[in-house]
Amino acid sequence: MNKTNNIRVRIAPSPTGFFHIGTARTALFNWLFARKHGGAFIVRIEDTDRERSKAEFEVDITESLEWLGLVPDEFYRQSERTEIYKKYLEKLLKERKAFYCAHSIEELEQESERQKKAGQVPCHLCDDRDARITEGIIRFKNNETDAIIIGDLIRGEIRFDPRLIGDFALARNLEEPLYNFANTVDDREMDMSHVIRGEDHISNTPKQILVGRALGFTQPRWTHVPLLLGSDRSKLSKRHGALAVREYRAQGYLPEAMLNFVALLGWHPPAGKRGEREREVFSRDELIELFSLERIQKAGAIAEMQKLDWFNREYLKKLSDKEFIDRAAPFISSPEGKRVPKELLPIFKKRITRLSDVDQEIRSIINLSDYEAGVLLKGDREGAHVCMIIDTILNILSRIDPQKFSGVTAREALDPLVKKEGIGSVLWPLRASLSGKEVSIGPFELVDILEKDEVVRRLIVARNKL
RNA sequence: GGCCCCAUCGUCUAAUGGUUAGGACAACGCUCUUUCAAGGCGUAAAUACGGGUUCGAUUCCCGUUGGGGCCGCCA
Repeated sequence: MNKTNNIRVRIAPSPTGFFHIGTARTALFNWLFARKHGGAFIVRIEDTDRERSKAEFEVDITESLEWLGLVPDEFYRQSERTEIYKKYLEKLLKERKAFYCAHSIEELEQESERQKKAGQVPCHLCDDRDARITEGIIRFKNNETDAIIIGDLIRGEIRFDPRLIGDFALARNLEEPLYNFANTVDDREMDMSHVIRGEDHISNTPKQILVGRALGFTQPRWTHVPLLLGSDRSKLSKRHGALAVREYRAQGYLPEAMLNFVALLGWHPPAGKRGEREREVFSRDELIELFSLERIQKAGAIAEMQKLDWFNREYLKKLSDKEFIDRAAPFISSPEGKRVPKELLPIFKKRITRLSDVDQEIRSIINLSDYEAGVLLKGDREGAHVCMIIDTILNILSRIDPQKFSGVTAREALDPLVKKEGIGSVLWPLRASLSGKEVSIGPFELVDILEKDEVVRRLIVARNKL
């Protein structure tokens, strides 16, 4: 397909764990950049480590991306490209830019220990580099002495001393390439214009530049985005709690909320007018419109999940009742939840953080747990009076035909009493009796969910507490 | 330890030499209200420190301190 320009970007996840929010953000930045410039967004599964790569994780990556709406234009798997790597490996070997190293892992570990003790960077300058053996692993013959300069689009020039890198590993053998090599080959083969990846890769970049030079590749533009951090400011990892996108999906976070949340972690659109409330809720299209690499932050960002909760509530509130029902219904799993007509679900729309909260709420309404009489008397209510009110409510509601019993008919029937006693004096005891809680959905919404017999039963229970 | 990166409210950030240093989340308060939530209004809260440059530094330079990342036959 002909593109109007040659912007091509990718994410290169390894299927060794579930797709997590850090990867989601890197994916989003790449995707936004591609969409903004009419370029291509590519997903490349880096599964060269056969031991640790699992099909299950690859499925999770593709499903999570699809859920977020970050659908790739092209998709590759490194395990299917062995011949390509082999070709380049043979070329490097033939040109003596790479060599076989027969040192054992134990030998290398000892060397590394020695170097660390001597206060040096552990790096292996191999004495096999000109030995012309054909056993062991394949290493890059690093003869570079001039500083390697990364022209990073966010950080400017970053300089590395290549003598500190040593003869780094390229492949276990001709059939088993390693990260720095396979990654470099693919970025060229797939014609990547930019490499937008996490800051934790900065120290890999000089190695990849070296490989690229040896192979005569043109370099992509490097862009290292800051890391997502846990609350202790260290790189986000499992010990910081839920990370996998699938977990948030399962709890009923909306993909648009998730996207909006991660977009604003380390990136921000240009300032609005001074003094004006600055908007933070942006649609996908708005993000594409506003996005630019230059506005990505340099410092790492702590992923504070309270903000995600807020975004989710915002997006939930914006849903129409019909959309809300469609989205919430799959999260209704309990028998209690299934008894409630779907049309009533929007009652919870402005009260929940995640879609899975609806089921929880319904269960706690239907399974009334015991409560203190104080709940009925909150706000200096007089016991005898509340008791009288409940009796009166009981009387009025009992007379409603069970067939016609609903929030609407209950409201009509109680209207005279409400007018006489005041809204709070009637509705608080009613609501508290039906929910057993100080905080709940409204009294007539409760009436809608509960059968007449149950409403009557709960009112009697309440009265007997007083 | 070596190399590299970074530094504005608790958190995410705005302000690219001139602002009463702005907004959002969270917190707290008030208001609305039958409660809670939602909504509205408001309060508290930051330029890490020290030197320069400049008429003037959040902003530019240097240093210090602090934090982080990487140092694999993982990616």
